[in-house]
Amino acid sequence: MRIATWNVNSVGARLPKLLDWLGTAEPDVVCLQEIKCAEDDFPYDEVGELGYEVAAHGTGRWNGVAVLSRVGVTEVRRGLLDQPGFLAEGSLFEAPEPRAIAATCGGVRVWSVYVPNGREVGHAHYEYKLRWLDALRATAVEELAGDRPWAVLGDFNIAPEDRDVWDIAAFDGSTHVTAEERKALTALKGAGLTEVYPRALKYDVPFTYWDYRALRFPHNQGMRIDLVYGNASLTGRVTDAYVDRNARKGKGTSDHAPVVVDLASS
DNA sequence: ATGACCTATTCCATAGGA
Repeated sequence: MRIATWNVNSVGARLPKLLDWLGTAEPDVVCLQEIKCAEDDFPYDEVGELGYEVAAHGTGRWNGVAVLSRVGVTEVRRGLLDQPGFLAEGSLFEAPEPRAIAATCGGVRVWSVYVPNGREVGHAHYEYKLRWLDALRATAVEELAGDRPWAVLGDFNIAPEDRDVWDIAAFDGSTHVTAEERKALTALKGAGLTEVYPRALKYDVPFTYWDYRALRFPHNQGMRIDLVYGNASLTGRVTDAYVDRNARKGKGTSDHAPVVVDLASS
C-alpha cells in the first residue's frame, strides 16, 4: 500500500499535474493540502476516473485539505479536537479554518494537515500556529488509544532540524525553525508517533519545498517541512519512503514535492 | 546580481505564502 502527502498549492491550478502524478506514482492514498477550493468545487469526477474517492474540507481561496483513496474512505472527520481559529486583524470572531481532515483508508487511519504558517515570530498567527499544533497533539492522543495503523501527513511548516533548511543562517529569527515550533513536534511525537524519514532522490537532505522565486529549486535551496508521523503499527510496515522531487520540475508545478511512503500489506 | 514567483478573489491590486 502506497500513501503520500502533497501540498498542491491549488487543486484547480494543479489538476493536470495531479492527474499525471496519480497515474505514474499510483498511490493508494493521498493527503492533499492547500486545495484552495470550496468542498463542492473539488474535481471529484476527474480524480474519480482514476479510481479515487475523495473526502475534502475546504472553503475557497485559502487553505483546504483532502484525502484521496482508491482503497475506501470511511470515518471522515473534519477539524481537530478543540481546534483553535485564527482571529484576523479587524475581525470580531476567530475563524475556523479548513486545515485538517481524517479518513480511514484500507485499514489505515490518515490525517491530512496544513499547519498554520505563523508568518512572523510573535505574530498572532505564530501563537495560533502553536495552539493549533497543541490541538493536533490532543487529537492524536485521543485517536491513538488503539493499535490500528495511524499516520498524520502534511505540510507542518516546521523544519525539524537545522539541516532541514538550505541555509540556517538565512532563517535566523524567522518562523519554521524556532525551538518552540520544534518542541511542538516533539510533543506530538510524545503521543506515540515516530517520524517516517524519506529518501532524497537527489542531494543529501530530502527537501520538500522550494520557493518559486530566486531559482530556489535549480539551486536546491529548499526546506524539509512536509512530514509524516506514524504509530508503531504503521511504521513497522514501512518498506520505503521518498520525496518525489521530479514533481517539482518544470512549469506549472506546486512549490512543494510529494512525500511517498510504501507500506507492506498487513 | 542584495535581482528572479504564484495563487484566487470583493479581479489588473491585494493578501498570503515560508
